[in-house]
Amino acid sequence: MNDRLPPLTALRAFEAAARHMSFSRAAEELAVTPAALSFQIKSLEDHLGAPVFRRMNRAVDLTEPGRALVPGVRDGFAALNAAWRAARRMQDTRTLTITAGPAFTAKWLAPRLFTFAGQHPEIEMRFVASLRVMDFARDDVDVAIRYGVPQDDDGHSIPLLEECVLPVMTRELAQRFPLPGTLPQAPLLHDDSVSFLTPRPDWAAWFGAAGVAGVPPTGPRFSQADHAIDAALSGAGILLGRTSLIARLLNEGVLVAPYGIALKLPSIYRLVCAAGTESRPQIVAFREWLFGELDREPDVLTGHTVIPGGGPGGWRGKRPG
Amino acid sequence: MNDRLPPLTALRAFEAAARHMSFSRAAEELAVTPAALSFQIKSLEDHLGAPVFRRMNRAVDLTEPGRALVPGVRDGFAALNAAWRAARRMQDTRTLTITAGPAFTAKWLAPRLFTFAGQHPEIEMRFVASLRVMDFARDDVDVAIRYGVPQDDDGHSIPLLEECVLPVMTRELAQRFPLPGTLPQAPLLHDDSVSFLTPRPDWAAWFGAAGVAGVPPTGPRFSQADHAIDAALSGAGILLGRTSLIARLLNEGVLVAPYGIALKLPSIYRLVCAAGTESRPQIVAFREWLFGELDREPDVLTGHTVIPGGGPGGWRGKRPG
DNA sequence: GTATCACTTAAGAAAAACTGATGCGATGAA
DNA sequence: TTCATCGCATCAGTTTTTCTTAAGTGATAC
Repeated sequence: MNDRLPPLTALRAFEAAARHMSFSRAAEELAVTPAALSFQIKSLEDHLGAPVFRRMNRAVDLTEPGRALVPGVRDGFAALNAAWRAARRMQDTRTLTITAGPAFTAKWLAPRLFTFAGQHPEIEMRFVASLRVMDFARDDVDVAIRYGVPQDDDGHSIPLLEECVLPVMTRELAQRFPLPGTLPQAPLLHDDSVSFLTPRPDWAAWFGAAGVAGVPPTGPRFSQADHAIDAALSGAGILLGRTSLIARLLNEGVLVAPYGIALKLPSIYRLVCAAGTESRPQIVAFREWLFGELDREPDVLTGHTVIPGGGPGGWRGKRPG
Repeated sequence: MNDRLPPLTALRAFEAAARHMSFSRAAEELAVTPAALSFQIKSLEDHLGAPVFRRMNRAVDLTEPGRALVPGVRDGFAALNAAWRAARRMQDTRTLTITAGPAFTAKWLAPRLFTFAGQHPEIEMRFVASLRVMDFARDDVDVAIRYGVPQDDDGHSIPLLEECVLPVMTRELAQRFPLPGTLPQAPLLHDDSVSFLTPRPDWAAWFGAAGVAGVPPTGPRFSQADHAIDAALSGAGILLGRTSLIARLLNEGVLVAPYGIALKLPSIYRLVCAAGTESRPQIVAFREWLFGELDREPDVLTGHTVIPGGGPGGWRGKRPG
């Protein structure tokens, strides 16, 4: 059996016709006359040896071979289109599409953006706030900031910063609850955004590491870290906050971390871009700006006890003697 | 930016050239002259606005846009090719490609095949013995026999038969070990092919369900069930065998199952085919033949106590009083 | 019963893809 | 060094494909 592909224009015509379920609309999309499209479908059917459409009076319907053809052809052209867009994007040095988690976008990127815009007015930035794993070839994204254990990447990956959690709060709350031992009576905020990690960096883990007795009381739970931080900023309670997201707020003094004990999380932030795109000008600019911002930010953990955890046993703090 | 695809012949030429890293070999593959291929690549580069190949003296090398283009274009044409082959296969009513696990192929399908060949001499069968999950659109397979919990299928799925395990052996061994209580002294064969199930249907589970005391001794372990069955057939030991694979041997009396206690596994065998292919003649023929064979086979578990297990607690048998 | 809609068909025109000859620069053997 | 060879580029002419225009079919809607 001759399994070489039929004329590719015929396949493309079929893809459009199957998507619209109409020859004329497909012809319109491809900017040809309906006659041309009809001819293309005919050509495809000649090559296949069977009809792919059943011609009804006012409509068309896929035959079984047609139905067998649709998914693969759709995927195939989707892949070609994505590859082409990716190659075109390589030409474009003026826009930069960044994806990061919603919390990192809101609490880290957004407040610092104006410095990047000032340094690189020629670069137009776009943001895709999503935790979904990105496929650079498919999702029209140039760089991704991702949190996790380094794993198989199809692209180029650079470690950015580590993550710790520690209790943070407004100054007012810090005065009411000056010592870790008073926390069981305090309003606690729960950030569930890192609850997928094992062991969970939650209040129970911190209490255990800090040697505070008593079961942590329940309190408001937030699925997204930026919302939990907003709650903490409003004075709603004490948050076991992620240092990456609150470093700026701590350095500005809007929030304080009075207890001096932090838990280090096992994963790190990384900057990822597609292989071969490391030297595109806007990616270079973004990478260097990122490192500059990270270097500029004073370390909020100076003077804190950082408990490296994340092993199977969780965090083990020194119990107060 | 105009992101419409370039001429598809140019993309195909690029795919071949990138695969061979040579224009002339790509031209040979596509059965055109090198001049034509050179022109196609040039056309692609005009559309993209940048070179995709760097012309070296005796060789070509991909540029960065070229590298960005390669994976998607390769995947795209692979998908189109697979779809086309699948559509062509729909035309073919004379061959039937079946995939099943190695053990099912060897111990269930192979011994029964001649009846199918007798009933349908016009159908040529091909076998792909693999446990890998199949993609009908990609793997040139018509039907799959799979063992597992019913899950998301892109195709059409029909339950075939359930699976139990029970101790089987040659007649000679059955005389030496007539009672379950004598098993701890017997040579035991271990079939690891179902050890991925939870709870594991192993000797420990069966001993527990049958109320036999004593830790099961170690013995030969087989990663594939058919090899374990071959060992049992040779009298090498007593096997906790899968009923689907040994029903024929039990009914023929080559093996015996003297103890009357079987564990039912949680998953079932299913017959799967791609959606829309259910009525292809060779698939109908195979399906009906399968059900006929299953109906013809006498139930080997008549008179046995079948312990439905597979819950979180495993199997719980009645302990002898 | 006529208008309309969606696809088909046919013939000529336009566009594309291809061929074969020729050219170029680098490699590698003599 | 010299020269043959290899792999790609280029060009003009030709073949093939693809498209358009225009006329046609049959079923549905009004």
